[in-house]
Amino acid sequence: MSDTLSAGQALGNHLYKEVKHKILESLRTGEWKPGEVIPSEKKLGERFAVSIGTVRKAVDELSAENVLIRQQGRGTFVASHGRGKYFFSFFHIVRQDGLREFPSVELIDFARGQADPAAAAALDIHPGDKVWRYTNLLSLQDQAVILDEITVPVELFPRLSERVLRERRSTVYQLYQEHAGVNVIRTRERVRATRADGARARLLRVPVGHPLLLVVRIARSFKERAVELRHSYVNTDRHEYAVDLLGDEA
Amino acid sequence: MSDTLSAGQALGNHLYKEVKHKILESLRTGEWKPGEVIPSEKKLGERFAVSIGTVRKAVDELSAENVLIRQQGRGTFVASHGRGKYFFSFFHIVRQDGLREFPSVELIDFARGQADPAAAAALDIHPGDKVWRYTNLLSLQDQAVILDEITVPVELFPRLSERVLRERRSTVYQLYQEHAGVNVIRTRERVRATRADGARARLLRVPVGHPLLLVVRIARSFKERAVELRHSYVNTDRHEYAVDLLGDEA
DNA sequence: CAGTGGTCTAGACCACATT
DNA sequence: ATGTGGTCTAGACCACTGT
Repeated sequence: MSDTLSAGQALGNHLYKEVKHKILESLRTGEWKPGEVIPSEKKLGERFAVSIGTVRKAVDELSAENVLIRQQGRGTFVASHGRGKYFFSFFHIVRQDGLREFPSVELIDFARGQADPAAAAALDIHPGDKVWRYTNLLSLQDQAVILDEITVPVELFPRLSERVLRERRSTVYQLYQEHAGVNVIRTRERVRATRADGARARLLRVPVGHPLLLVVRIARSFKERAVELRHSYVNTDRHEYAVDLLGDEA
Repeated sequence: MSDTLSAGQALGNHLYKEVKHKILESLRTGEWKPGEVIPSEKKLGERFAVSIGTVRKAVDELSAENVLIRQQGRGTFVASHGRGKYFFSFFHIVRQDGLREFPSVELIDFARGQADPAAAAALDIHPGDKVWRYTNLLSLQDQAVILDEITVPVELFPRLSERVLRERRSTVYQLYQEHAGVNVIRTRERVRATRADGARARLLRVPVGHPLLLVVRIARSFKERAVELRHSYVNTDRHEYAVDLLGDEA
């Protein structure tokens, strides 16, 4: 059928919001996949029967939300994980002198289990639902710095396995994307100070009781579905958690 | 003289950026003060000799950066601290159940001193320059939760005093604004886990050695001048540090 | 070169707030 | 009723990217 909108411009609607939702729809159905170009703004305008300015406003927002990436002269692309500085939108640990480095990752543990009530609430699933639980140890300059304890619903990633996680060379969000078509674009994090217990102290090579940062992250796709629950234990002796607010251009 | 722009539209410039800078100029010179309305978009368009659309794009950015606040039907206002939810753009500690509360503040200490090298580097001043140092204890529901150790250049706040800090009823950023015309609009924060030492443990009523969150914040005005250096020690037994990334509307 | 996103215009109409 | 910001249009030209 036609994608043409209902011309409901005069109503309480916002045409560009409808356009935005149509675009998100096409992203969800997989018509345009991560890394691909979407049609030009002119063509989108024709398809949705709106002016280019309206398409631009919709794409403006999606681009501000990192769902789409514009490149002048080339086109507009569906955001994709793994490459370049986009990685650091989801990796906030920096060295205390400010240097940002890519971590090396070691899979410590992988298991299938059931969601406890807290995890279920965080992931919008039912207690007892099947989940994968796995643990990564992240090192920066050969120093173990971060312990990631990750929980994801089996339902979303039916084919996940220890092998897939071990053999990957990409980031896990890239893996989620390629493996299951799940595109993480938003996270919510809560940070506390805690103490290293025995097992975690051993892995991070700190004394038991050493202060650690605990970052609890919930990752979401297209601002709705909760995709991953992650507990990150961070040794902040030489690194820190960085937050820059309201930082655009000059 | 005229504010009219050089009509350099065809050049490598961006007209709306020039408009944006003109607006920032008027903010810096104090032509429009925090809390006041600025002229309507139509009038700004006439004044700068550009179309309304161009003014809108400039105001769009300033509004996204929290420098200006738009209110439909009323006008566009210069951002001002203290009121409403804007406060929480700069206050990231929430109760573990997610509730956001306003803290009550107690001034613990106030002194004049000299910037040590680290503080000087953070504040873009010279080591040895005069600074104010003061300490606030923030409580949520009658529980001491945050210890703020704050350093600001005397140069920026020549008339700051213990009395002014004690007698204020507003937030300190509101005070900076009213007292010295300094408008904080951007912060950068670095978070680490640490242990409570004797003095801080006593104030926060936790055992010595208790894990605390240490948040180091540098606050800036109009994205250039470093205004304040703040070390916040947070007891995260019942509260946590909240970060929401890429969260606009629905 | 053709095609893309980026900027700018001039005017229309809407939704909202104030008088 | 008036004035404000918010949305939408239709078309022009620019800057950049690829062929």
